[in-house]
Amino acid sequence: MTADTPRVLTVGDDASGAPALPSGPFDPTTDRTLEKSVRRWVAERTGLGLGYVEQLYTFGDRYRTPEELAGGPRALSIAYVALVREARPATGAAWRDLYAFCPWEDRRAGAPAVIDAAVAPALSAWTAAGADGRGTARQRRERADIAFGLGGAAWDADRALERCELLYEVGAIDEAVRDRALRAAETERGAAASVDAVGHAVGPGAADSGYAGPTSDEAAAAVLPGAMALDHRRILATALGRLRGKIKYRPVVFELLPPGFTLRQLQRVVEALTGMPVHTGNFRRLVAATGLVERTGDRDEVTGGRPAEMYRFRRDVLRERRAPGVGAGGGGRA
Amino acid sequence: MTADTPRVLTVGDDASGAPALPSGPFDPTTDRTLEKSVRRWVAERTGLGLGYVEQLYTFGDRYRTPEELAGGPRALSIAYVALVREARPATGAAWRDLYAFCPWEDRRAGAPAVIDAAVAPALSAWTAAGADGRGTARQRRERADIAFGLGGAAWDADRALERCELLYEVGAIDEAVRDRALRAAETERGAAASVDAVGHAVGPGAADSGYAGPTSDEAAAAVLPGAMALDHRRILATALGRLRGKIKYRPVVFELLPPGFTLRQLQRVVEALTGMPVHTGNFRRLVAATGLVERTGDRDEVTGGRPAEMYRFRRDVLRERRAPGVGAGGGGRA
DNA sequence: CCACATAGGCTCATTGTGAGAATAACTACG
DNA sequence: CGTAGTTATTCTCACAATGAGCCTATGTGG
Repeated sequence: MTADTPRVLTVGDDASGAPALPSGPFDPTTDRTLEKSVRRWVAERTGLGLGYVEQLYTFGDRYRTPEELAGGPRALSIAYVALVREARPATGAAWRDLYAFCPWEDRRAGAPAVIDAAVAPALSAWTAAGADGRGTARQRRERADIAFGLGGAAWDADRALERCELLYEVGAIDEAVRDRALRAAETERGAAASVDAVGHAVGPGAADSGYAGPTSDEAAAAVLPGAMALDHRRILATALGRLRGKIKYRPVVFELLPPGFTLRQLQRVVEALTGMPVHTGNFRRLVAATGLVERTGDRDEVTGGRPAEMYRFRRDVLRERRAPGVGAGGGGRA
Repeated sequence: MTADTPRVLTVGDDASGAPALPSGPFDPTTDRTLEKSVRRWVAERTGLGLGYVEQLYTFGDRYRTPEELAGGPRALSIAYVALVREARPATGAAWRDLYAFCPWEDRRAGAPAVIDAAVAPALSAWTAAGADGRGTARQRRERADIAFGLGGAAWDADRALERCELLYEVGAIDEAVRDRALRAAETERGAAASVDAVGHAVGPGAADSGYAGPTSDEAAAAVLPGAMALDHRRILATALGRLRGKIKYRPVVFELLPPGFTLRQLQRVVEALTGMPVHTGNFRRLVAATGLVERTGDRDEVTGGRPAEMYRFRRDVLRERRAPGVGAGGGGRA
């Protein structure tokens, strides 16, 4: 977290020039648990000591890597999310604005321009392309509306993965185009026998609905940039959705704040993660009610107005009652 | 789900005589996604068609299997939870009462006897054994109270994994004893160099607190039976906790009910899964408010009293608004 | 002293939740 | 037929939680 922008640690661009999430092979001989392995690996490569670490998901779809497409081995990635305080990473790694990879997720100032400019048109085109007289168009419309809070539906911040997958399927983000090209090239070379899907796969919920990957006949008008290497944007979306859910019932935000902070800072971090504006008054009431923080007695060095009280996180709360989070109080025009 | 008892599919006892969860090797050549692989595998072995399937967790601690303890390879298990309607499994597999493996989780009729008879004493002994003048005893007491809702703390049904891990650490469940013996035997034979923990490992939240596994100097008075093969009881606890959390915000219970059901049946399933009694009036109000179900017009074949209205799950809800679950309304004497 | 900016509180209507009780529709038995 | 027993279904009521708007406090810079 830097000021108001959530950041994600990325490592040097891969062959195609896209940033990647830090990752590496798992060596079973070095660590007792997978989590310890993650901590050690990140510490060695980037010099960062991780605070909160949580297993995210294990990705194992076919053709996640170009190597496999060319006949190489299947890649399984056991992904973890971790939260760290701002720090300078080692060379080769860099903090990048999280929302640069998914601008549609940031609604702190209301629905972003990218929705009207690119997302909604792409979804509409896709919906229209599904007109087959058997209700496909209606189903597509419903799915798009729910995912993106269009047509009267409410925006659900936690559905970040669903949105990412939908945009991929629709062909509105650039890895859809990239993977289509890769797939075509490989098929031409006659390498893989049954290349039925590249990169992303059917998500939970879509179950057995026969996801087919992006198809060229439904090309979107404008394709959004921001692809990461392989399926890393999808992994990022998974992490974002998971954190947004977690923030509501576990005090994880504090991992992103310095030991002393103002309530305004806390609110900013919550807003940055959830991507939603928060009603200040209600937020303060909520935080006070949970007992998650206590005054330090210090005051913020002024930045224009009345000085703010400084607070610290009460670690005891982790042991007390069922530790609540600080996610509610969602107001705003979404 | 059979009548009021939640069941789990187990396969033939392993060498030590303990039941195991269905599992098998992952063959990367057969399926496009891990989930499809799970579905196919279960269908082939047990003849069951899975409904709801969700990736649970990837277990990768050292020494999860006796083979590794004897110098064999590290085992990684990518676990999935699935919900199916009652059905006869193929030979070799059997449905067993879920709560036979964790009786302390079933509080439908209030706190079960096993709490006072075995769990609480074991926790007290462990707490007392931590008296070192540096607050260890107090920390243990707090941890035990939170996990098991003792000493005025509220019972949190979702913390099933936390409880299972604590009981293992405390040495109150039999795989703790089993693993201790295994470990001792191996160490004696001088096989493994640094056998620091067998079976379970530190869970999320305990982070780097230096979990050390069960130690013989803190042997519990009574050891609870019900171990599954390897760390499968732990995996089961993970699944239970996950489902209990999910039930609150996704309509997953319906996977366990026949197409037509009464509200009482629905309530029973929810109670069975959450392990908590539910206030009937409030439950009905909640279910009605969510619009998850609709009347079929039929009535239940009577079983003693007034006939009940039959309902069906409204699948459209999955596409409408943010589909809520049916988990609230927890009343009862817990 | 004023305008401006940010922090911190207060109020109020509405909704949701927990708990208890009342009523309805049936069966079984005398 | 009447009454007890059993299960289903609905209502009420107090109280807590939530969403939204407004007001006050305390600083800065002219």
